[in-house]
Amino acid sequence: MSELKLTASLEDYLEAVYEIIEEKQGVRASGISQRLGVARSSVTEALKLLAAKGYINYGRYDVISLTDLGEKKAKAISEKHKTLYGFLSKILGVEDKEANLTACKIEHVISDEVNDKLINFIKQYEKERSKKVSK
Amino acid sequence: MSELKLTASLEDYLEAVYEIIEEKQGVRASGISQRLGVARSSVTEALKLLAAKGYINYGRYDVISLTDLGEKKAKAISEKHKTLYGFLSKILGVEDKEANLTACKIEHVISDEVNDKLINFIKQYEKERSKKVSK
DNA sequence: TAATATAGTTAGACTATACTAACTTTATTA
DNA sequence: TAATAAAGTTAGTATAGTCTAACTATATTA
Repeated sequence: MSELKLTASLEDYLEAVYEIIEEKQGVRASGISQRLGVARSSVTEALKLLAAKGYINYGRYDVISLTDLGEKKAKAISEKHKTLYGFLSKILGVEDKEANLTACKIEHVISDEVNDKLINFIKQYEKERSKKVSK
Repeated sequence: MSELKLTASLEDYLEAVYEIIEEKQGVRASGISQRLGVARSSVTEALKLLAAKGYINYGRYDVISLTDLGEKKAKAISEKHKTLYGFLSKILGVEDKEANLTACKIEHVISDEVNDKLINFIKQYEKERSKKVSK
């Protein structure tokens, strides 16, 4: 089963699978390839690994779907991305594209706990901010 | 000269060189090895690369020192680490050890610009915070 | 339905990083 | 100063990730 933990790279593939499923009906290797800007063969490799680790259902030339584990994990990564993007763009004022690129990298290196603390901080900060503006 | 840009891994080695020089008189491969928890042979490889890219002065069995470029770069990384650590621990309330580990990873993926914006945000935030407390 | 286009896979090469084991150089000390 | 210990290096192996080129399967359409 080749170790369950995911590398940053595999997390990117998993996230792409999740997001494309959200946007369209299903996922295809070519879509992942385009979204991530990598060769189709790299996608095949990544899908094999994700399947071996239990994150997706997948076999040669077959349909790709998320397992429960995969869905949970992908949601968690996607959440982190949103939190980070929001903080970077809305609070720090980082330009859109860079905020996105930066969030894409940080999302793989923060724990769930740090993400939760950041979410709470943002909520708190925006509450106080709105009070101040309206007074 | 093998490309000037540094990977996250090489940035870690460079940072270690810089910090050890700050703390003691000089650096030795063994000290870097201990600090980063990697084999001595890995340090040798990394030092060769850092020298080839112009960040350190170094030759076989010789003393290690930072070039101007290396010093500048190391300081920049170290700065980012401090900013991130401060934000994570003081503002988000992340526990010491995790704040440090997380900062160690994020420091390689944020631009100077994002770092500057974060520094300004922290200053601003702490100013307002102190006003509120003292009123 | 046969020809062709598209999608997907495999094989082989390459880069980066790190490891262990063996070897060399430098430093210490008996 | 010769023997030994410590530090540093090299060689060879392994893993992860990516690529290109060639091949196979599936889908489209004339």
